[in-house]
Amino acid sequence: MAIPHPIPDPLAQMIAERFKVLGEPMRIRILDHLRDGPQAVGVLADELGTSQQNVSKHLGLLHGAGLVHRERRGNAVLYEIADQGVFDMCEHVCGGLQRHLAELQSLVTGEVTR
Amino acid sequence: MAIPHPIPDPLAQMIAERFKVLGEPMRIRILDHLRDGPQAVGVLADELGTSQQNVSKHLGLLHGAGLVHRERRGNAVLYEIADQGVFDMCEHVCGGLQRHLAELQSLVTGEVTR
DNA sequence: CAACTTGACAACTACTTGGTTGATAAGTAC
DNA sequence: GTACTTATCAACCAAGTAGTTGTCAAGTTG
Repeated sequence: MAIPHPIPDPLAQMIAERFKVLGEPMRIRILDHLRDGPQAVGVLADELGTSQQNVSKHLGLLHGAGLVHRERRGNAVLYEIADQGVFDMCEHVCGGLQRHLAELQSLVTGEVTR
Repeated sequence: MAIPHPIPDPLAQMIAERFKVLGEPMRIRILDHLRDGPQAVGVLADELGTSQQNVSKHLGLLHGAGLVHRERRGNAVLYEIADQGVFDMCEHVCGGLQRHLAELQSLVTGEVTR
């Protein structure tokens, strides 16, 4: 999976689009809650402490990006993770965060890390 | 590298922050141009077809997130990738994009893929 | 010293978007 | 049928931000 270099403009656009979808705390939290399995909109809204409309809106975005699947179950609509790879991405980000924070810390403690 | 579940609110915030920094085409393109090695701000601006001020602003953000390093070299300032892991992330995103697009395509062609 | 180059910062505009509010559609229960 | 539940859609507002313009600081050259 090699990315062309220099990167074509439309590809940069698509990649950024994907990142942008994940660049919102509420959406990260929604995805995290879906780790336990499919959930209905209302349940998520309660658990996350926000409105049903808000969750629905975010889920619509996530669905548009192909990150979650939708399924009607009677009166409710169940959403579930469509691409488990999202969590790999989150872990990758956490790794980067740790490296960055360690670097900052070394500036304070006096170059202990690295 | 396991992410706690349920995810703490501040962590979701930090992860989203990271993704948000990458959620901008111009910044993706800047990072891509830095793959060839350290570059000066002005050179990047020329290559990317935007203003020096704009590139400087984006590089400031990337630097704040710890994604690039800054180094004064005479009169110029050289920026370079600080965390090669960014490109792994981009490839990961591309993989997700491919899966999503293949899924959409199967809807058109009539369930050939999957 | 002055003239020039290079990059960062501040202010501003225009656009995007997260969250709310209100209304509508789909489904169930009676 | 009506009443109730659940989710989506549309309109709106407020906050954030990408890009421009103008200015300033740091460094080099003559």
